[in-house]
Amino acid sequence: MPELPEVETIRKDLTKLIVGKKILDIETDSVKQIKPSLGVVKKEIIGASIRKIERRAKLLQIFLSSGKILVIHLKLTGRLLVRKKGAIRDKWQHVTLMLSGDKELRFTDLRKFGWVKLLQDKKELEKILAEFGPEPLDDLSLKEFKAITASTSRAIKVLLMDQKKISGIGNIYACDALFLAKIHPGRKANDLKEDEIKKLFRAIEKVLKAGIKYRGASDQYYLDALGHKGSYQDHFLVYGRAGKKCFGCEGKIEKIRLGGRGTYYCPKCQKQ
DNA sequence: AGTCGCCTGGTA
DNA sequence: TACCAGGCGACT
Repeated sequence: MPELPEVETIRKDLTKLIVGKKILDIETDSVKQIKPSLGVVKKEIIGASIRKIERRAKLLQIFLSSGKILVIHLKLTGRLLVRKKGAIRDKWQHVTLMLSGDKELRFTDLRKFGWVKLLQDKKELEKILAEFGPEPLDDLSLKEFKAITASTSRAIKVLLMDQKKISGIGNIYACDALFLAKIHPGRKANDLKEDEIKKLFRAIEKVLKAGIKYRGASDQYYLDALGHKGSYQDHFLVYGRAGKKCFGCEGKIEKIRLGGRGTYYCPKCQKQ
């Protein structure tokens, strides 16, 4: 799913499309994805209106006029689609928020890993967000990034994807950032040299900004709030490019497994 | 650090 | 039929 650039794109879309709308009802055919329960959520959100929508890490937060907050995680295959009331049902549509102005916010999710959770107040939200590392495009300084890399001997790619250390980076942007910085994904984080850390820091910023600019990567399931694809997949540097020619040399991109995840890199440009 | 589970579907 | 999939928490 949705990594930082995809969730950020959806946040911007939803801000334009549904802020100010009133929640009229909620429906689901997948109760496990609604927390604490459909009954509680239904009782507490109906009648409230949507004040603002924010993102932190890969979490979307819908702030309601009642002070309650709906937090959504799309995991791998979740989508948030804004449709007109009565529009043909979307594939894998599992949660529907009926809104004023004849609109619906639909949460669709093939694999059903995603969830929608109602929080009582900001305090509860802060508690959850405190578990996440800094935002790479906001509050992460080079100095802090150095300290993070120095803190562990885990593979750098695994570290980049650890939401407790840095938030928002998933498999796609981790692979591409490491390629840009010419660092092998399996390198021990605390073995990286000063200039490599600096390059990686810039590379992360660059790939995430590119992801946002292209409105996300629609390699498989990702769509924005209007159901349109992003185009970062047309600019993948190494992700998903196994066997294809490297953009930096004459070699080919390889795929390995690291931390249980498919990992793409160029063995010539990114030496161990 | 690596594997499994949550789920469903696409592809080799 | 088996394996893989953008996440992540729980286990060993």
